[in-house]
Amino acid sequence: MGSKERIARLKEDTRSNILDASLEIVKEEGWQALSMRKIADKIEYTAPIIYEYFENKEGILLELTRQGYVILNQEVKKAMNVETDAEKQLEDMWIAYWNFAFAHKELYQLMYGVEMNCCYQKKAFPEAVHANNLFYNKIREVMTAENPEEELVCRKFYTFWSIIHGLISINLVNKGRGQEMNEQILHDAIKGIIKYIND
Amino acid sequence: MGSKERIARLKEDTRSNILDASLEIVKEEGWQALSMRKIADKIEYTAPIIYEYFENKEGILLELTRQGYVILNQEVKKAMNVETDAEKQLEDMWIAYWNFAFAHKELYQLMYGVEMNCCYQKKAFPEAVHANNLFYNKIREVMTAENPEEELVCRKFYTFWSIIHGLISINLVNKGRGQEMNEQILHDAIKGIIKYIND
DNA sequence: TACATTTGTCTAACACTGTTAAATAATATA
DNA sequence: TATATTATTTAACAGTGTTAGACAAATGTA
Repeated sequence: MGSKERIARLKEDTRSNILDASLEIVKEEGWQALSMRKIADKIEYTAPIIYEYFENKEGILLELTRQGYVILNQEVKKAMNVETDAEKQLEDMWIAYWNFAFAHKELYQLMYGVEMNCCYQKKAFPEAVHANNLFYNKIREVMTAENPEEELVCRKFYTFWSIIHGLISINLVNKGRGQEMNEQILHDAIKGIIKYIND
Repeated sequence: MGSKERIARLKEDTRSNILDASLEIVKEEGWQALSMRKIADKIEYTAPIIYEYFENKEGILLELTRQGYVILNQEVKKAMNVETDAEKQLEDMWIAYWNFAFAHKELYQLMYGVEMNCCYQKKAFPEAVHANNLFYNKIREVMTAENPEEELVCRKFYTFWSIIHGLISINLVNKGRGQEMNEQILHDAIKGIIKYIND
């Protein structure tokens, strides 16, 4: 009867091994390289037994996503309990969020649908550079300083781009909150940053 | 001799057909459903001839990405030439960027690595909701109003989340500009929004 | 017109993918 | 030891991207 528990523990072990192996493969070769047979190889089994532990490949990804949120929660909670001032707490929490994203790139990717594979040179596209330059130049024009430092223009550009791209991404992935609120946020953000641009 | 050009025109036609068919499939079934054989079916050929027009599947995606940037450039440029005031121009340009993203969701996805397939319920994860609530509550706490309208708290939360997620995404996908500038932007943005939170 | 050459297109195959059913090996139960 | 149960594997299916070789159609050449 005690062996029942031992076996259950072993089963739990290989389940955990599957998840670990998956993440290891992804860290080494990226998400697109993750295959059932590769996972099986790593845990020294054949592919079909994975289906004893997970419904399918998506099941593995879902569990990894869940684990990602668990870690994120821990980190954010931990960061929240350092300072006492609420504003400082909020700042620390977002920084914890940021740090989580880079400490667990693969999980963040999975959780929020951020691909990072297929962009060998997309940046080398003259067309892509051109699009950026349009904004870049206009921002420089808006800045009141005669010759604003290039680094400052760059920062402003990325601030703009980040918030707008972020808002778009969240909406495309999460289907977002209705269009009215989005446009409200969008306009607020743009106006806010433009105001903020010369301080 | 004239037939040479006619044939070249025909070849250019099927090349364009391949791109159109691809985009059509993606709009109907999503990026993960795009396959060479499906494209071939749509243009009434067999798969191997596609390789006469594109090096491989990635080549098709690259060309579609390029086309995306061309359209984006047009839209932004058009938006830039409506008003005369530089600040208003900048605002219009970002709104054009926003509109492009939703008018050409599939292209935007491809250009900036935004997955939108595998999120059936990720939002239903209690763990995911929990992470959001931590921020949600803290923002409410920071807001000076006794009982800030829920809709306002929500907007602030999405503004925060957008800029930070956007900054992260851009860095994960584009490898970004060095870490120093990122942290500069991050801190600026967070402090700026916190300041902006009670106006 | 007759042959040769290039061009266009397809068939068949390879190595891979996720997934399932059936056969086998290992274990526990009687 | 014989039986029943569980663990694991083999074999297969349908799909993927991609390539080589066969075949047909059009072209150029004599």
